[in-house]
Amino acid sequence: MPKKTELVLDDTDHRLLDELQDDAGRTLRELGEIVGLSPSAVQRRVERYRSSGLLARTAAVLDPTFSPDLVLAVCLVSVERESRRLHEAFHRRLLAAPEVQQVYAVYGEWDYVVVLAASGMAHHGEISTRLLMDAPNVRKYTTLFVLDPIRIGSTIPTGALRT
Amino acid sequence: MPKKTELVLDDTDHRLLDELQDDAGRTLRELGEIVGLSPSAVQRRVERYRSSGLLARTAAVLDPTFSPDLVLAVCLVSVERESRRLHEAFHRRLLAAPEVQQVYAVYGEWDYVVVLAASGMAHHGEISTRLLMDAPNVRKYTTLFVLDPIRIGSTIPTGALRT
DNA sequence: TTCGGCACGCAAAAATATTGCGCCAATCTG
DNA sequence: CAGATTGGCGCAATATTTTTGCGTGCCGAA
Repeated sequence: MPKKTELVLDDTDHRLLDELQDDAGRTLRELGEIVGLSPSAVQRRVERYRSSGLLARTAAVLDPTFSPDLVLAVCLVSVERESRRLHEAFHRRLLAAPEVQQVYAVYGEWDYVVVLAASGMAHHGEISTRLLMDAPNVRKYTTLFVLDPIRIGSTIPTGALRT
Repeated sequence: MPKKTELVLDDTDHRLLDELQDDAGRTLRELGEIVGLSPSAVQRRVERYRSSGLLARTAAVLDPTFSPDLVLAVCLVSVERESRRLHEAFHRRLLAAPEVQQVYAVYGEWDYVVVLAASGMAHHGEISTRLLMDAPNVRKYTTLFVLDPIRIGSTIPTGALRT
């Protein structure tokens, strides 16, 4: 469902996407100087990423050290594998919560990896109860509390992109 | 080290930061309509976040489904707990690799959660061997391959921010 | 070789971001 | 308690950036 036009990415696109993932707050002129294009050419490329769905959105990244009460946790979740309907309901439930940073469906003993960000332990307890413990099809889960968020971010290696 | 001015955040700031984390690609006018401020007032607030360091940067978020060869994996790592020196060497080793998306030090049975992004299975094998198997103080690790990256991102709940 | 399509740069136009200014409310200060 | 000060606001002018129209040149296919 994302692919619209079969977009082809050249080397310049890769560099541009790398730069945008690193800092999307620059002007078209600055980006153009980096990759060797005019502002309008950069604009048209970026517009193509956007309309194709490759570029999903641009987001502000806050410094986590500004929230001393922040509680990060990695939850491993195992669910009843029966109903597709319940699966989707579980997805929606997770995605609706702003505290849910990441959700990965994984192979193996566990079914989901969920990263939660809460403000304070009480908050964490509340949302993990609501999202996981009270979920109808969650069989079991375990919580790994984060001691130190050594690195956060979600930069996709552009080499992996469809050329 | 982050605090420059002791910045105070009111309710409007929280809403604004939420919106910026969700989509920073909107105009000051649109943001102003959402939070009930004029464009210039919004601009001044955002500038305050920036100069204080709270707002670290704004980044483009790509849709991972556009890279068919992308192999995401969540690795749970247990290390020998002895030397601090080895710990730091392990950190450095991980942070130096661009394929390492996230690293969390966690409490409990496991010591680290590492999210890897590779282009292709061969690539994945290569980096997990280099980063984990060959590391001197890694005792054991297990790999959870990602079937579906349902949500990625790193949004901090604004309630956790220092007021 | 010629014809299209495509991406480019340039320049004009539209929109947005930035800044100066006066105003008001809340808070100090004497 | 009154006057002064500070901080944030909206408005409007200005500066900058984004967007779009247009002509050009470079391939690839006929």
